[in-house]
Amino acid sequence: MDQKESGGRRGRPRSFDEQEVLQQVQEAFWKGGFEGTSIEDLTSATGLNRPSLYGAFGDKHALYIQTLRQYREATLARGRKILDEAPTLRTGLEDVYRAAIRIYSGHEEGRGCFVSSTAPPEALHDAAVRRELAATNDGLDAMFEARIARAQADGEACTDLPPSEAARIATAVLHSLSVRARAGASRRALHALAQSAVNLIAWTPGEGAADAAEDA
Amino acid sequence: MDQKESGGRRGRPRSFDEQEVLQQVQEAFWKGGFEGTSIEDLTSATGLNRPSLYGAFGDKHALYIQTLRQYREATLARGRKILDEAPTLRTGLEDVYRAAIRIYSGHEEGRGCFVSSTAPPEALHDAAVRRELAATNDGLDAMFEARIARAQADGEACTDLPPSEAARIATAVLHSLSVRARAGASRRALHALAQSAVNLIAWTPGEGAADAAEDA
DNA sequence: CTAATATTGTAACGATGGGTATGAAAATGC
DNA sequence: GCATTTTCATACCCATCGTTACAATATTAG
Repeated sequence: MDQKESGGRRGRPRSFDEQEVLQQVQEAFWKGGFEGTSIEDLTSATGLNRPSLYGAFGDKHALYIQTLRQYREATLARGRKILDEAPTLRTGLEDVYRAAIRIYSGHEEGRGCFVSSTAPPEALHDAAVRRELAATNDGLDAMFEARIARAQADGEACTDLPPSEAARIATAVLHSLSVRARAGASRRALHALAQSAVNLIAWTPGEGAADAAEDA
Repeated sequence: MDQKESGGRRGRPRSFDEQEVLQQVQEAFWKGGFEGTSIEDLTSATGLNRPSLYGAFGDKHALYIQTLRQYREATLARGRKILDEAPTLRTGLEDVYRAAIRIYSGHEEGRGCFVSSTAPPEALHDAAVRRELAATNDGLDAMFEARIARAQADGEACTDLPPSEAARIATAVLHSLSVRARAGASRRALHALAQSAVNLIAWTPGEGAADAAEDA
């Protein structure tokens, strides 16, 4: 947290915390998208002026890429932690989806996922954004796959789809929760979708899936 | 197709077909998103000049809303037709996903779904766009639900989730195919996701889902 | 304290954004 | 043919866009 490292950098020090500013920038892009957010939006969101933003992070595009990366790393870390600490695949999925819905439905109207709500329009003509979007999807797939593989190895209740395939379904549900949240869907509707997905993936062979849905 | 109706409208007739122009406008928005597409992009995509566009369709926002509506109606009509004509739920889902992937992966890089790739960034601060996005999601849910309900009534192979819930999963897979296509995923990867989803939803109780996946 | 270095605030740059005024052109009604 | 009505083409309007000079300020090295 302290910028006085060995030697110390010469010249006037920055008057802001870069991580915090990046978070505020992400918030602004989250609301307006990349093209829909102007530099002035960013300056008023961060309290910084233009030269400070450019000096610390580069131009608007570089700034956006950095927020995409930061969001992915933070999101994957949180998701992995939730899944790892959950006693079963079922509760792990439930907890991940619950956390996602809380984020996607937060603030004014539904915000959805930062990456999948703002990156797609740019991804078609911007290879760097496309790579970030792909990396986020791949990361989510791998995150779910690891937990599903563990569940199958432990003999937990689980679909007999290969872990890689079931994981992609789990990610697909996140994609849909994001789009639906952005469309204004209620938290109740989002939770219902999530629970249906859990009942398909963390499926209990003996009992029917419909039974498992009742104790939600 | 002929504009000479009873009485005929006075004044100089339009030199373009409105449906065709709307299609070209949609193409432009599909590539660049709403904020990322300028009026000049639209004029060069349609061959019309600005006053003609404004006179026939209104401003940029109205134009975008109309393309969203047109896309939804065309997409739902095609999807319903495919599902209705399919002999089983399984083949119906496969055909719908195949058609979707062909559209989503078309042109240069993957374009994804027009609505879910371009509407989300605007939906947060634009109620009209949000309504269009929600209507598209609701339409897809209803489309799948009708076919799944019919399959269950006919005693077809099918998950025992309620049709409304299974339908939302089916729509979720479309959402994910769109995001992944936009991220540059291969057609092969998209087809694999679709097939996994079909194996979960149009599930054959006797055989395992893993078996059904092999003949893809 | 002095010199060197980095950040800050103000202001401006050229380019492009969405939207429109203004006539010329092309059709119909009498 | 003549008046009327609608569309088409050129050009323009002002606002905002992303980006950057420039000079003042604040800090460290010596």
